[in-house]
Amino acid sequence: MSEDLITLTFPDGARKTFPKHSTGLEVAESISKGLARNAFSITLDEDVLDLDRPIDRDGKISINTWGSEDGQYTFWHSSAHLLAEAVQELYPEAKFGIGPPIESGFYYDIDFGDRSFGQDQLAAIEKKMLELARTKSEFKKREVSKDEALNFYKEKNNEYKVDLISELEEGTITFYEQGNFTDLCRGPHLPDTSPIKAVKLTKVAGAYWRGDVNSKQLTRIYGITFPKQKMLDEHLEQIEEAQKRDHKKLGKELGIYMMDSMVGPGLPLWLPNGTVLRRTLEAFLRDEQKRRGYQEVITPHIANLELYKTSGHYPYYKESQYNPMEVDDDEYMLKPMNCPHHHRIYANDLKSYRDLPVRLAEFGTVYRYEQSGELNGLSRVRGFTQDDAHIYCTHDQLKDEIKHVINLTQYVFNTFGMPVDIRLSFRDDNESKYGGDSEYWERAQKEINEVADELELDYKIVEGEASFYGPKIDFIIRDAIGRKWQLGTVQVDYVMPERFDLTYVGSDNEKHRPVIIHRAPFGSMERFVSILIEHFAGDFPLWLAPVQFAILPISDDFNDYANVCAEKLNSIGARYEVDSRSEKIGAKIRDAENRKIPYMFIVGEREQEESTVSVRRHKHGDIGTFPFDEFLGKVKEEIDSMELPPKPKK
RNA sequence: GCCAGUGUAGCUCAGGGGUAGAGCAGCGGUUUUGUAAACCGCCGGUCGUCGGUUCAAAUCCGGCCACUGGCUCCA
Repeated sequence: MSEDLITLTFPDGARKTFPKHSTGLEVAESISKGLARNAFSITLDEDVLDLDRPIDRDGKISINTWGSEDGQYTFWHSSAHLLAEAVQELYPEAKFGIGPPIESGFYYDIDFGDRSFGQDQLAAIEKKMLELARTKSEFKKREVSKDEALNFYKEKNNEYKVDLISELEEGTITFYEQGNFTDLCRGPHLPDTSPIKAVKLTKVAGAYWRGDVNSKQLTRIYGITFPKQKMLDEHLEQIEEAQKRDHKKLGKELGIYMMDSMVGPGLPLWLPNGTVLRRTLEAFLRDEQKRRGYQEVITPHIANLELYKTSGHYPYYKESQYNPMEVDDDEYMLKPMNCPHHHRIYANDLKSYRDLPVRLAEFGTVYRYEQSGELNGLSRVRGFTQDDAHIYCTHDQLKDEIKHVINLTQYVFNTFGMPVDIRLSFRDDNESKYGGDSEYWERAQKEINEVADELELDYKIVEGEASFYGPKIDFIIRDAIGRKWQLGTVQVDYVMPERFDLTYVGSDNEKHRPVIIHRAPFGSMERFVSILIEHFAGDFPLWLAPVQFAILPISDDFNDYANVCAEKLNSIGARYEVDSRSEKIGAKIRDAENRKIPYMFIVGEREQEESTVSVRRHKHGDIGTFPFDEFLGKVKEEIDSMELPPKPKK
């Protein structure tokens, strides 16, 4: 093969040769004009490159358009520069920090000096961005020396860029220029600004320079852009849809929980409907755990400070705990975690290897002093209940126990129809971040990996995400509208057995250290309920719905028959309400629909005579008339099988 | 904790220096109803809170509190 040719492999596996130094644009053009027109950048192996960059090596290539993640990143990265250019035009004194693309859009961190910057100013910037985009300014790349780069920003008094450049190596520094704006940037970028057709700046936030609380706080402007106005409209609609599902809104409407300033921030009060929901979830997990050999325990809400000193959590997490209180001559603290209590229960008597594994479970309520700005509805609170359990086992049992736990966790999420991504969180090279014997770590990570393979899990390994005391398996679920939430974790712990001097007597008659697995499929009941509300948009499966049935008599004359039906529902342990108000049936239906009650039974003369009910399913309308006893059997089955709600019809 | 924003009736929201408004909900009546809102009447507010400016503050200014969106943190 000639040295002047390169071979590129396309995503579909096709290989083609091109003259060396062909650009991405030329490669795209060779496929189709349309592709070339829509191309933003290319990805060559792992590198995302400008379209006009000459390609001088063989590799796997993909042409990035709006349809690919790399393409969107290129688009939003360029949009961040456009935002900066607009800001520079309107606020010449502004100094720029960093402006990367993110999962959904981009942001730029900007120092506006002493000037206060708020939402109101965004509209003008949006307008300016569109105006600048229409000028079709090219993104021009330029290599600069370190000195030149430093001088450029020193002259502008921009300490942030100087800070960034000082960490870069000579020969790798590039500037991108569009219009009157020049930015330190690795690229790549769009050929020019013209594809940016729709702009929305979404929010303003304070953000510390380099994420360091001790550094200056810059103003972060978030935004998102699209190549078509229609896409922006759709995006805004999606946001609206998400807001309709917001658990804070639905939690109030459906009577799930309340917050009260007299009780205190971050301390939710569970209302009757929410309590049904939570207790039902707890019963579900409790039954499952009983079946799987867990023993339930109960521990108090406060404990002597010594306990947390022994565990090492105090003073390490002092900042995020409620202050200790003095009791007699000792100090006591609201419990920030359940583990130490369970460890003491384990240590209560001498354990033989025959006793292991010991699986102690508790719906344990804990209190943590979260920073005020962090509190958020039910998903971030200061008092919450973990579905906690600690499994004490031998090293030989570890693999099986991890399997058990993964199995349980998957079963749980499957029940709610939530797809799960699995992440193995291992340690990195930074020894000082982790406790325990590295030999054990290696072994545990290997075993976790083996278990994941044996269970044929689809997982990814992330180094550096392990906890202080051991590697973790994190379960990341996706809800009904595709948002990701990190829920249950499984953590292997080698540190606490040492700290609490936990032992068991082996078959060799010697004392050994057990290994501990911490796990909580839901994480916390509060957070899980918040996610469930949003996942189901308040339309809970029948088995979970706080009120499952509404009986709606057509008029007062049929209240008696309604009560007969109610009595039957009662006998199967169902949750129901009879709406005997003097309202028209339409109004009763509307109320029941708004309250998202899964089934409505409408009873009038016909139904009374024939011992039937006319059934409406929430969101689906009239589904027909059934003999009541027969239908009762059906719904009982739906409850027992924990069926998911039917998909809403279009 | 920091940045930005919000706070008016139980709920959703209007008003923006000169006597506090609507719809829904609630209560009292009338109506007895067939698949997403019957009608009439009534009740309901120290306009988050404390202070300042003013003849006069829900409205302007400041402190505090709570909430929202981010940042930081998350055993």
